[in-house]
Amino acid sequence: MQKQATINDVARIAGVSKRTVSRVINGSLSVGDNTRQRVEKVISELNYSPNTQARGLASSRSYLLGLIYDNPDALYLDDVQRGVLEVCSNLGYELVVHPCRYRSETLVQDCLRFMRRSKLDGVIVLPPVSELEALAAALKDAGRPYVRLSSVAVDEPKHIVVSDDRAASAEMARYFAQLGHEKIAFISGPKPYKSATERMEGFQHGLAAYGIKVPPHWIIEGSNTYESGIECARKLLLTESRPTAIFAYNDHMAAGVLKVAHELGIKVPEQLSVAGFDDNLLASRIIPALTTIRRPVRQMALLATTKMIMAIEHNDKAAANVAAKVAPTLVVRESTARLKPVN
Amino acid sequence: MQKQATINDVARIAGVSKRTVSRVINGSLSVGDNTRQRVEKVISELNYSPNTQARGLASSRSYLLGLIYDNPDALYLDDVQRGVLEVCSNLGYELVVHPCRYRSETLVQDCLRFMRRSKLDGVIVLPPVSELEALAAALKDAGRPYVRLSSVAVDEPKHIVVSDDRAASAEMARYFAQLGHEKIAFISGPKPYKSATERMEGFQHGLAAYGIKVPPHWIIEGSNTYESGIECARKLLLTESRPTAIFAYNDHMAAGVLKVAHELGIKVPEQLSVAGFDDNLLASRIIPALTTIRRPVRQMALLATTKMIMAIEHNDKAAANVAAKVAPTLVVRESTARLKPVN
DNA sequence: ACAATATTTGCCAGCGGTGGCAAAAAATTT
DNA sequence: AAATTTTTTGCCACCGCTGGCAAATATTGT
Repeated sequence: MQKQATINDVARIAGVSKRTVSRVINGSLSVGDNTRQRVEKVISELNYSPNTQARGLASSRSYLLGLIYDNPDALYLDDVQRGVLEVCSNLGYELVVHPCRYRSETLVQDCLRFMRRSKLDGVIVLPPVSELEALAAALKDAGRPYVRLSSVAVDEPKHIVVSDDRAASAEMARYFAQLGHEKIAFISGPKPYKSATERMEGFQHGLAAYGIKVPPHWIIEGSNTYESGIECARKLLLTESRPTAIFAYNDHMAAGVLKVAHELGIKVPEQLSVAGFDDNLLASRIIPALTTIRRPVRQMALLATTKMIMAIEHNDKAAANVAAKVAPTLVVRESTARLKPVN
Repeated sequence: MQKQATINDVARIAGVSKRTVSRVINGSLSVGDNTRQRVEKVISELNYSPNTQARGLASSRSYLLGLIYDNPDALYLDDVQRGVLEVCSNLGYELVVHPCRYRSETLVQDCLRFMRRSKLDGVIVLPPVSELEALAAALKDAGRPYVRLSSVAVDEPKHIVVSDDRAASAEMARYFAQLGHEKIAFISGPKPYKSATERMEGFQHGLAAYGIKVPPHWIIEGSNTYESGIECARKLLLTESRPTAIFAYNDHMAAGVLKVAHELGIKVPEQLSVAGFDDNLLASRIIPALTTIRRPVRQMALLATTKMIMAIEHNDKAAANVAAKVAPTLVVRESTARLKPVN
């Protein structure tokens, strides 16, 4: 276990002051070319890397980003995380993951405390936590860089990456209508989630263009889980007259619908079309493969992280210039089909 | 944006020296009861929390744990992460996630560098990276606490949490045999993974007890993905005489088998039994639900993290006393069945 | 009551960097 | 060649906390 080289070692060996070494490390321009090279040589010879804690203490930078979320589904989180980490590792940041409780009284304090304690340079906040205005306000107030992911543009472009769930849902509506469906149901996510509203309204609006209306008793609110999907599907499918098509809030819930249909011997897509939202791993692997909306989660994460780092390093409008909106797209697979004439 | 309170503020207001405040924070015993209470009161009034960077700089502790892995599947990683975070948040640690390249020449250096730079108190390493002895050696050599997750006991109990994949696979073998299967195939994971060997050998060994042997051409090596599962399944199922039961390296690959069977019109479980390994989310949701081995991933993560923190805080054998082995268990669902007489 | 011992507290020097400012060196002007 | 400006470099204080040691205080024994 050899002792780690410090800036003093580098300075001594290179025959300069540590202030100069510091300049080299931080890419200051006012360092003579040969001095710089000499120092760099020593740095690499010693395999020196600066102590981030000391650096942070002196300059209030930690090169740490935080990811704040509450109980997201595994597939979504993984996608996000990969996206964030891709940027992080390229730009020399590390990522600290931090779950929290959306409904907790102390959520805002907890998050601020987390940022302070870990001295994060910035945080990325995932839905549904990202939809809490109180948190955003506190973050802004505390002067901490943050970026949120959301389904609605609730913040300045500098601080948000939005996916247009509304438009995508309308597209799904159009697709359903064009397949000839008229008896259509919608399984919604938790009411407080903005995405739930967006998707529902977008869908309804899209159907309205074809003169189709989803009757109130066919709009079922669930949570966002598979189990909830099963429950909601039962309500819809265990009746005399059932819908011919169901659009679910997400893929997990759609999988639940598939499960129930299978149990009841309802053939998908022959007798029932089912679609989800997200296009997560499950969607393409389940049988029948799920028609769904692909949400470019990874890309959102990339954009968010880029924004974040722009804001940190250039502390100006650069962040606002990174794209703030992505468009989810329809992916047609096997779980939806044209309505057969009943003959 | 109010200025953050420092230890000096607390000291001044409480009318003690900052050394005493420091003692209170770190739970030193030699602090008078009333002094302690006074200080604690001020701390909570000011909502003070110590600067981790400064703390780390002075005491070489960061309260940061690292999680090192290479491209694990989303469901596995999520399980692990939840387990680790549960312990972390209870004990006041934060988690830094750090992907790396298993095959990279510089993996060991990269990991050490990561630990040094982020001043991690310790790291948890996931398979397959955890199986690289060179890394473990380097970590040990550098005097850094670490714990690995693995399928084989390759290290002292202080540094590892093992799942007995071998025994579990043998149990699956027994189960298959008892269902009356004799024509049995095994789809393996990547050869270099210890878990691949363990599962295969355990399975073969289990079958041997019933006088059943898996013929070499029915042992197919794939990677660990769904796509690979599909590919391997094709090799097995597109022949005259096909197996009546297939045990796949993991659930993703088993899902691939299900997919191919479905395409070929082979009924599962009537004509073909399929089993996986892991019991991830997918396993219970796919249709038919997958018979599999439940690997207590979350629990492994809990144990590993507990070990880790024991090692950090007590720097002694305490870590070795945390359980080091878990037993995966058979979960029977719908994808396996007794072999019907052919009549 | 006084000495001896145990407990509690404070002072000061770092930990390894960065920032401000001034000194030294180099480049430019007159 | 001297004066002025610009570039490069070094010194020192400080970021917020902990560790060692000594001082102050409380406790115990005789």
